[in-house]
Amino acid sequence: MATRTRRPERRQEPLSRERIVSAAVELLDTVGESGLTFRALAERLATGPGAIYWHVSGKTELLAAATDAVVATTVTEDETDATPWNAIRALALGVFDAIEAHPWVGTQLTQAPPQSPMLHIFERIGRQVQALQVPEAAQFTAASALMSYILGVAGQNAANTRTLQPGTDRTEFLDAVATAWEELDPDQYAFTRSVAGRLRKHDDRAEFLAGIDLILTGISARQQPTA
Amino acid sequence: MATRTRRPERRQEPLSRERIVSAAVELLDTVGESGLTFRALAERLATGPGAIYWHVSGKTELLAAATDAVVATTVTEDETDATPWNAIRALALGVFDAIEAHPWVGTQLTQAPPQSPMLHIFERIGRQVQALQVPEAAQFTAASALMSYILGVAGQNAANTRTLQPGTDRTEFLDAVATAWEELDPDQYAFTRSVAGRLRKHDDRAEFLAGIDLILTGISARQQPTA
DNA sequence: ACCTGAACACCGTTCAAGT
DNA sequence: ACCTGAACACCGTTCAAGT
Repeated sequence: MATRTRRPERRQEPLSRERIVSAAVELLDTVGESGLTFRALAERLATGPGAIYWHVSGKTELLAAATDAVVATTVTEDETDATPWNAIRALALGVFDAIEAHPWVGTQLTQAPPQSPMLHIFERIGRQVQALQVPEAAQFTAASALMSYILGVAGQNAANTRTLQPGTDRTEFLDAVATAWEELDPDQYAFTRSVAGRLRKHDDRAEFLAGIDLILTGISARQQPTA
Repeated sequence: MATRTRRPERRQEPLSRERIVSAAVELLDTVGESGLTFRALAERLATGPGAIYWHVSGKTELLAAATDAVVATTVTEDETDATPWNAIRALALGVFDAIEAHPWVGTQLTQAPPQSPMLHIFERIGRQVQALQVPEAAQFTAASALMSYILGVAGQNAANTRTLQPGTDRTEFLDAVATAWEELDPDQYAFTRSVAGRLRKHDDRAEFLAGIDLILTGISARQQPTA
């Protein structure tokens, strides 16, 4: 009985919600949405699939928690000296960049009920809308429109990344789309063909911001009508 | 040998891509996204699951085809006498209504690559943007922003419907959300609390259109700067 | 209280075999 | 050419049994 077999070194810390969620994020980032499996996750945590259920109610909650974790690190403090316009741009860009780094977050945000992570962003957009002196009756519409736009771009970006072969890069992909557009029927797709070239020198971030600016212009114009 | 058993009457028409897709739409509408199963679909078509694969390459294609089928019926002809603003509103409302009638279409549109059904809508929005006299360099941004906004609302609507218990209705749901918002921490969620009441007398369609108008205002304001 | 891992019910997809 | 349905590989989730 002298030589008791030592425990495998692997089993360092006990399981915890925190460890599970961070392992899930890792899995999602490296193997993609389809790679997050209770079996794969259990293996990575050196345990059985059932163990995870003691800390997390199921896959839905796990995905929500992973999304929360990523969005939380992205949403930093407000720069108090920024103008409302720039604060909103910074907020929107934060979400945009988080999704570019973790495409599965885009899928998740557009599908999850508007609760949890996006509510915090809605609040901060709303405060800046107030700072823009938007009349109270129009504040909700303004903040909602900005949110919907951000989520729309988020979803499309995530979809694009999902379509993308892991090998090919962004510009190659845009080039392929542009070529496909240029080969469309000239009668049915006159407009699409006319803007196809623009795709080739396309900057996702800049385009996203231009859309934000468009909405902000609309919000401001409402207060001081042109005509 | 006189009494040969007759074939069951069920087996009317032969299988076809068309019949498969329309059965899939029916299943999605009645039982929801999780109800669309190759086994369930096969049973409804009085055949085995394998038969479907002869007409359709897999589930991804099946979902895309089902989405195409629904969107195609929604996109009617342009009313040629409408102003560009109204034409864009009508276009956007068409997508909005299709998703309200078939929530799974919202999920699908926001996740599918921007190809197929939305490309047609993009084209038609683009033509109206041209009709608005938007300078060529700004047309792509304008049409893209409108599309992203529409897809964003589509996704949120689909997510809300998915969250909704099949029993409860829309106003009950909004009331519950409003109550939840009003119970948030006043320091952290001052803005969200201040707009919660507005949710109670909230009209999804009107709010959606208000967002479209905001973007259109932004697009127009760019041409005749206020200052 | 927390972990283990076999077992259950259910997927999408394939494929040899039929007509 | 088109259909059949058993079989395969793989899920999420449960649960009796362990510590």
